[in-house]
Amino acid sequence: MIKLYNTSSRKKENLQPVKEGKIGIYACGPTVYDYFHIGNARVFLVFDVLRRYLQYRGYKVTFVQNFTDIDDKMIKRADELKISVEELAGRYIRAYQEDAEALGILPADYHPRATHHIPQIIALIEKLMENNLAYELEGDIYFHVPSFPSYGKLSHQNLEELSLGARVEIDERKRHPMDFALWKKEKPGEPSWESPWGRGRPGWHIECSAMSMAYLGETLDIHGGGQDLIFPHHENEIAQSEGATKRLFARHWLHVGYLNIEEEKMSKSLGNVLTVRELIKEIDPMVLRFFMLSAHYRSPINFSREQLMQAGKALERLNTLLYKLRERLERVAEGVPVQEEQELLNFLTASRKRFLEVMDDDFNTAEGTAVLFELARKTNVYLDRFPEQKRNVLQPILDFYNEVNNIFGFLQKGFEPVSALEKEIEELINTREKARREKNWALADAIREQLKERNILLEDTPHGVRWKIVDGEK
RNA sequence: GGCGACAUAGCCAAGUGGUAAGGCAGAGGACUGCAAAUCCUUUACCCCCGGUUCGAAUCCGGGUGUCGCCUCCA
Repeated sequence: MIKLYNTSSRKKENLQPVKEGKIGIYACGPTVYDYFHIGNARVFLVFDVLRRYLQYRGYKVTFVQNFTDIDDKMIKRADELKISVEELAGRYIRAYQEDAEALGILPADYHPRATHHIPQIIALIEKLMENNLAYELEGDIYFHVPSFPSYGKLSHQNLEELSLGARVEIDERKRHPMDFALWKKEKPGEPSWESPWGRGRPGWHIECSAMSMAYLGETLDIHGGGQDLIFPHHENEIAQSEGATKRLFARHWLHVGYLNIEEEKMSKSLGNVLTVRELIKEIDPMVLRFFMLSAHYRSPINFSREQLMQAGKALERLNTLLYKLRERLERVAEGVPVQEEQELLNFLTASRKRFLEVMDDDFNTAEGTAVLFELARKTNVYLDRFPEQKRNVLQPILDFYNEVNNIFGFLQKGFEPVSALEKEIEELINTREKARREKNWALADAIREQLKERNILLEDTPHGVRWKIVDGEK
């Protein structure tokens, strides 16, 4: 049984889908007014892996992640760039797709855009009006928070507490200070749509309610995003959705912890926002992916170059093993496993079981990666020390890594196709091998040094020379 | 002021009642022409003080500290 922590109950709960065998997930996606930053990336990555894992566990998953393509930020940015909001959205949706792909994030089943769902949004607001939960005010529509009694159940605060802490400027026209906009009256020069209340545009929370229910039905199995969305965004979504349907909106609320940079919150004002686009110019995106998954999704993580370097080394250790496995498999035969080999195979079975256990328990990717390292050590021992290795021992191990990699996605997939560069390297290696046979160490070392400067590392093994590209200092 | 989270080795990070996973870094060793890779060994009074328990990093109470939310934010 899979357990997930639910922000709403503050407990781990069994994952029990609304419909047997199916899971509907909605994740709050980016506002497409800029490149996404590494904090966003963490959320996308967590949901990507969650979705893959649930599929691996046999669920039919429908995963929806929206693009917010109309709001204050969009309008402001479009204005700055002197382009239309539509153009801005197109530009950064493409950027999202490129950066997400670099990080190995698979496209969601649906990436709905707010501006493409205006009718659904309007219908939802109409329903709220009917239910007496919303009111019109000079062309704006507000959700009346006091009329939704359980408001605050997600963030565990009541209305009084929230109002007390409110530092927001109070709009005296509103019936209650916490009332929030569902629909905003048109302003000159801003995008707007026809509605029963005149031209205008949706408020910030309503799109997620409308689109999630449009694709996944009235009750979602899993809904989430970054921790900072708990209040007010998700609280408001609950109010809107449950206010309209009178049904539970989401069974599991999953919130991803913050990513800080050098111990500080990432924010525009501190000027420390790091976009994925910038970062992957310097470092392997797979290292970033590994780094994010090596902590539990609910823990805050601190990003630093130092941490990333450590992650890079760790990941390299696994990739080295995979390389060795693939290489060795090219020349070993099957055979009856002896006791030590049987023990290794038993350990593999235990590893797979352990992997499922820790992942089932609130999606513990940190423990999951530890399983890979433990198996790596045992396999390395076998690879280095055991005289006659067997295909039927090595292949299942490689299969396991590939299987896990379908979920985690940070390991190297296999041998790269031979390129011109590789041919050149092979020739240099041959020259060096000849020198080594002649005990011409000076020449041999010179060639190794020369390649090293090009970030190509040679390793002499009993079975010949192996080379790999390393990151080096960039 | 209200609500909440976290505090585990030099660094990062699992572990929610039976005396501490994993990674990085360091030290020593094996292997190697030298390296690299790999393996072995080695590094923890689990923030403090009480309590519950045969037994607590793990539960309860009280401190201290860090961070977050209450305003746009992933």
